[in-house]
Amino acid sequence: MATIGDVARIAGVSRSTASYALSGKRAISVDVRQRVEAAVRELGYTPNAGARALATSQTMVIGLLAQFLEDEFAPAMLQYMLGVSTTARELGYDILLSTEEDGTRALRRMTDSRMIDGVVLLNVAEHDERLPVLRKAPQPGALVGLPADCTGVDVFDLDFEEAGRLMVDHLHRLGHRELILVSQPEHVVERGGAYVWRLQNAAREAARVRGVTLHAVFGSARQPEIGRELNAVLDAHPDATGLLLNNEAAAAALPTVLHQRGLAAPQDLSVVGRYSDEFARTFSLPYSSIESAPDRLGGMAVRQLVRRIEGEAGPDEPHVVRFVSPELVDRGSTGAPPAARA
Amino acid sequence: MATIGDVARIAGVSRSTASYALSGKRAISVDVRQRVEAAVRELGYTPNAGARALATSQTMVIGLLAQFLEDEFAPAMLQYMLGVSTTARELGYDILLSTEEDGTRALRRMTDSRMIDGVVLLNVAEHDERLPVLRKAPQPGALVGLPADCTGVDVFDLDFEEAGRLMVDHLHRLGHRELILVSQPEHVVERGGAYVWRLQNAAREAARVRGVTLHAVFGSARQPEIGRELNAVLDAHPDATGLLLNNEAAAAALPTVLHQRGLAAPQDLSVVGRYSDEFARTFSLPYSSIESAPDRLGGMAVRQLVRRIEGEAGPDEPHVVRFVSPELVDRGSTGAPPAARA
DNA sequence: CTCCTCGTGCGAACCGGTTCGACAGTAGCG
DNA sequence: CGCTACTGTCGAACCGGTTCGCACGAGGAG
Repeated sequence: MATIGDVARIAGVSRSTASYALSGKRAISVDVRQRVEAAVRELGYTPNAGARALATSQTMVIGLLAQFLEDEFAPAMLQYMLGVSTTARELGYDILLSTEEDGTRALRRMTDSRMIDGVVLLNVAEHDERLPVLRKAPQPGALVGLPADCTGVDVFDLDFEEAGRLMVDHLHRLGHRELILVSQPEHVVERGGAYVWRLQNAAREAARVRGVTLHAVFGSARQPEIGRELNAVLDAHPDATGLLLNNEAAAAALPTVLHQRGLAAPQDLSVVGRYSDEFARTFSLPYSSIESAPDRLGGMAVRQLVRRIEGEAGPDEPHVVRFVSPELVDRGSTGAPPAARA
Repeated sequence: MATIGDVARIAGVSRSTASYALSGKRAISVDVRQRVEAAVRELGYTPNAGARALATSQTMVIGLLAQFLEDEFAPAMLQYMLGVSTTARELGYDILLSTEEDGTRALRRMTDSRMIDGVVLLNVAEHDERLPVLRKAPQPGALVGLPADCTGVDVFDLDFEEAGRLMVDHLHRLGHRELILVSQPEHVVERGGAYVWRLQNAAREAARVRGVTLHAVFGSARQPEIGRELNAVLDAHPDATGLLLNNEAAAAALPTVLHQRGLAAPQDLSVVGRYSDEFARTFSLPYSSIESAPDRLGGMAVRQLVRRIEGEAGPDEPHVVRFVSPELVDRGSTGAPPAARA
């Protein structure tokens, strides 16, 4: 394999000159630059990443820590990964992926051995074990998901509180007075998935203020359990006219459930979910939803991370906690409650 | 950050001795080894990956080239990625992930710059553009998916021909004489997704031999198109008693379609899919299926790749082309055709 | 004509590991 | 007792880049 020494020899210059000719960090005569470039082409030279990393202490690699938990819906996580991956590439970075269960170990390995310039943590829990490790690391980190303590990291998340309010307000405005909210499994909450109760509490509060009855339940992340649970909760609250879903598996299961019950949205029941447009397309979900924007969030995290890595963010520029405003994508699954129609 | 020089100084030995004490590649006195180990603990020393890669020309990183194509079902790809990732980690390797559309560019970048010791290609097409690049690279490669030309690489794939035969034979044995096979989108075939017609041709041949009528159609990878298409093909062949699915999206859409038509499997229609058990659980698919074993295939590819990387495979041990035998997972969606029941 | 400056290129050091060859000291052996 | 063999350690070179400081020659200014 060709080294920069080979390039230099063929071009008839020293190694340092070849290096400068390629990096442009010092003035080089046109003649020499062209000879170096010709040599590069002739040899098919590509710099050795390890050597460059050693010399510059920059690897141009970003760590991506994803964890696929038993009780979460894997395809949803994929969206975030793709957002991170494509944005990273646009900015010239590669992705070192860890799907290890033990995220702290993976994080320590990547940071200590200097394989990466920075790291993106997905699916961050309220008291995430990985955060103390990340704070000790010399590399910057960006999170997707809101932890209790945001010091030392840049944080990006959907504004789940606003999302909860938006769902309730939207249906209230249409005339609904009794709603059901199906959240993620309780396990997710126990493990610190704060977004579940962030949305739920805000929805509850909005319902209280508007004088709307809200039945909030947890749902499984798997079928067929979630299908049964949806049936059960619909049985339990026959007067509810609106259904809010903060649970991808529930959204995916709902078409069948509604069909079984002979219900149509929005004629019999208004439905609002919380998932990405990509998700809706993949599963052909006909329900209006709060866009969860995983690709956008992943992209934002990477962009900010790269700013830190490359020092564009001033050394003591404060860390950001940025919430993406939820937007309701109207797919026509909400309308006036049945009573109002009659 | 601590270097091996710091470790050596604290332990009162030379750098080379410290290195040997840690690697165990030469005899070291107990006393010295313990002092070195103590120094490592004291400093929290971890070797610098770049430096080690430079010295040993081993990065302990495996490239993973996945491509998410518009007309393929993304969640299915995820399974392969996870299989590769977890097995790699078990063997001590990290994963450099590329989801770039231009796989050749990503591959060239990774191999030329020596970021990786080997590479796994997913979703390999019959005439995959990435293969010529891979063959020129100094690192070994393993494929998931069968190309026309397998020279120079290790190949792993499901035995789609056997899968096609198995599907047909299974239903023939139960008494079915008219079947429908829904494959992946024709785009996939045109792009070189040979597995589509490998299964289809084998199914056709098996049907011919058994005297079974087989209607083979292509289906979309998205809803709602695939739902409509399923309805259309069921309308077109009202006497068909068995449905074979080589299309994940079709499988995911089928419950709703059948429900709409008031059909039940296996009473009205016997159904056999081709997807992973994980996929079946995630979407609660009640259909018997040929297990596509993505995690297993990904794992096999990595294991063989690592054998090559570490030279356990003799330098001229021939490359393997290994087909995983399909197994039918019985979920009770097949039975005698309706006529036989009546 | 001399002195400075500027534009270019080179040599050497450095990043942080690994590994080869040499060597001192000790043990084993005849 | 002398020779060999072995054990344990060290120094130096090397992997392949980057970068700092310096030198050399030409051109411009005084």
